[in-house]
Amino acid sequence: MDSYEDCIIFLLAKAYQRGHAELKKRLEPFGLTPLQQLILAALEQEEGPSAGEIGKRLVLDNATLSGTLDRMAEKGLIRKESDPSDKRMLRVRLTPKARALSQSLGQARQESNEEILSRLSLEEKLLLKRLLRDLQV
Amino acid sequence: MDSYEDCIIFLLAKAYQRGHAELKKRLEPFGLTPLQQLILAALEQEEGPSAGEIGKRLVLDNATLSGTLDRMAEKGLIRKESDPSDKRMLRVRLTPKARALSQSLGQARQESNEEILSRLSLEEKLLLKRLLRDLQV
DNA sequence: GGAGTTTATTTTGTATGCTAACTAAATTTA
DNA sequence: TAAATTTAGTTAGCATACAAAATAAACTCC
Repeated sequence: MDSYEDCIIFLLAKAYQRGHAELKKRLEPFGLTPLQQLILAALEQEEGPSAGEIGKRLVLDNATLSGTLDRMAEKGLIRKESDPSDKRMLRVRLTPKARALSQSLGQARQESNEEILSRLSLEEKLLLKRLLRDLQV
Repeated sequence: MDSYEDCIIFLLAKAYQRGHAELKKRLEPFGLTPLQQLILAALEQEEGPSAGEIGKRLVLDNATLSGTLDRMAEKGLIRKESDPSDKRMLRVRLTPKARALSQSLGQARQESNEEILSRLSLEEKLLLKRLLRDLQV
């Protein structure tokens, strides 16, 4: 029987933990969290998605999103509009404040990635990404 | 600028998320969570460690451990004894109930690992583990 | 066209995971 | 040895994450 040190889930947890902490630290000056940054990045690729669409794209529970979107709206990063044609749905839009942050946030993400991956060669980086994608679904 | 889909932290988060959910589901019948199972596994390798020693071994915050150990004690999986020679410290010990579960838990962990890694070849599995270990500090 | 069903989001409750502040005990040091 | 510092653990507070229940709006189907 493998010990927990060989458990892939343990290894994933610790690698994720490190990456998350690294990015969190770098995002702190901008006043948002890794998840919030991720949601902003998704909003840049899609105009006015509903909460459900964001959740599907980012593989996130609706319940998790609900609170996070509220916190982001409070900080003035997004606006939550009600869809006129289906009042059950939201339409989430970026504010100018969020757009102004976009560059800096992308850079923070990039830097964190480089920091995390610094010990790997280019081939290893690509391989790791491929393997992690293979774990999905 | 990379999009978030290429972000290694995002990929790690989603791979971890899937592994965690898989193991959680398999542990549910035994009434404990992935973290609690992990702590039990660590306790099998070390007799009566303090909370701090467990935290160091598992790379876990003391604050996180404190609540989790309480929940495990409530479920009768561990006992929290005070170290007589240093009353600041705990000595955490497995109960017979926890020892009786050990086999089944190890098997659940093993099965989850195989499920997660099922799409990878043997070489890829080993490579992935190596790469994930390289991401640690 | 209204009852029942489905869909989108929110709420509630539990479990991590972290920081910061706090308590208690041990150690250092002046 | 008394004061200052360090160490171990807990508590409080915030942010994920998910399941299950609740709400509200839209849709189905007779």
